[in-house]
Amino acid sequence: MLEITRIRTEKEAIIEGLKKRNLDVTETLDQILAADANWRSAKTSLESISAELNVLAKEIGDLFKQGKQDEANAAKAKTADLKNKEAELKAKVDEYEKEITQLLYTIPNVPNELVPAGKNELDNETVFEFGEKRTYDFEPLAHWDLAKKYDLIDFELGVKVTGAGFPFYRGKGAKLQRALISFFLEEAEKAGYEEFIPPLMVNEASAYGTGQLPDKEGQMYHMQVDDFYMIPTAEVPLTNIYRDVILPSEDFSIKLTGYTPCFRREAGSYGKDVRGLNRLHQFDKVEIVRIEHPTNTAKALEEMLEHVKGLLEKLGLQYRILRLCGGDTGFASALTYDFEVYSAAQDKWLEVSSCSRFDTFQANRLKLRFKNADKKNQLCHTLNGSALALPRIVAALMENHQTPEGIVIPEALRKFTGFDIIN
RNA sequence: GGAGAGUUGGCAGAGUGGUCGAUUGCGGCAGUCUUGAAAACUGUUGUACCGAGAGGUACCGGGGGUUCGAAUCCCUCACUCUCCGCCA
Repeated sequence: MLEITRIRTEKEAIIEGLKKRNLDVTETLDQILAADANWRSAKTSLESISAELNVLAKEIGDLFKQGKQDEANAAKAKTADLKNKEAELKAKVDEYEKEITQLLYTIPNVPNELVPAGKNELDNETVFEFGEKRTYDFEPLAHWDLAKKYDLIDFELGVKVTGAGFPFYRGKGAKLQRALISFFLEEAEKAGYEEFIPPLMVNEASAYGTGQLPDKEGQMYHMQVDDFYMIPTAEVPLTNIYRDVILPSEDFSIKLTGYTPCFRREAGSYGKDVRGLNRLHQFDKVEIVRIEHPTNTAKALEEMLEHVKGLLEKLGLQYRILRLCGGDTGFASALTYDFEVYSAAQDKWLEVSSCSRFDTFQANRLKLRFKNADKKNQLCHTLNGSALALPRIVAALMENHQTPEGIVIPEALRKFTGFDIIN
């Protein structure tokens, strides 16, 4: 959520910036500013009436104490009118506040200067490429066929026990999964991230904190009886650790990581790229989260990109990095880089990581602040990225490392799998 | 699932209708003293909003109510803890 103070002072810049998302928020901002002006004037009147009433109440108390009952009762009569006015103004203030909040919820984050204008994924910029397309001297299989051939993943069993999008991993498939998680966590730890195992369900306040609510309500599984939400990513519990926190100084750089399963309803996306591991309702992911001083955000994002690059290179995967255009950048993000690995067997690029900076957008909702040099509370910046999402990595590993003899496990992973080939 | 007790400032913990944004202790910050440190002493120390400022308003788990006046009384919701039961 954008800060109202920012809208007051940087209206034009916000309008200009959001054009890159093909949005014209001029009207919305004008509505907000009008409501804000109304709010302030109502608020000022309300407060002066409250002040009057406070004075009167004190006087009445004193009169009673001095035993001047009559005078006290006379003074009481005077308050009635003021109390009516107070109630009236209070209602107005509440109404304006609600209006402002509603409108603020509709405005996405302002794209960073690096973000290109654009409508959809076709307008994303490729900023980095690594590796060569693999060639095969045999007919390569897609991962869903490999999964069956080597008994690694059972999709049908998942359908039986739960439903589509909830596969079973079995045998070496399960071990590979576990190995990747361990590998990613170990790399994150080496890079200075502290590991957490967070809750997999969160309360409503947390879902609001990172912005899943109110926009993406339908995308989360909701436990209605207890009013909990299954996490769609570890970002939610990890970032919410710092909800309502004021860091004591401006000397901080917080780096968190955690492995969790992620749960997504994926409502409305049936039929599109859903084959095999490409899109699941439950999948595993190691997430990295950072909380930074605003001056360090750009550097932090660079570090995250380097970290993810290292992971993919150690796994021997061909990949590219995209800088998302305005139209493709997530609601809360100011700048997002996607990592895609190339799947030769599917002849497709698969998204395996998304690294974003949110600047103050999340921190504002989270009320995550730090004391700056002037002893003032200032909003922190938050960032996060996948490092990495497992299913498509597994798909790419299987497809790209397949040989007639079996699927070769990359060197870096062998100490975690305990085997070097799946056959 | 049953029964009970709680929720107050960074923490601990007072406060049952007005002088309470809130006693006190600890912690934090600044200073005095000291070669330095500790101790001791003194002062200071929440958040948000409105206002150019002076200043004002709100916040004692959330919401509502009673009252001229609520941390304090009433209603309601949420959460936490303890005991019993069940259980990984």
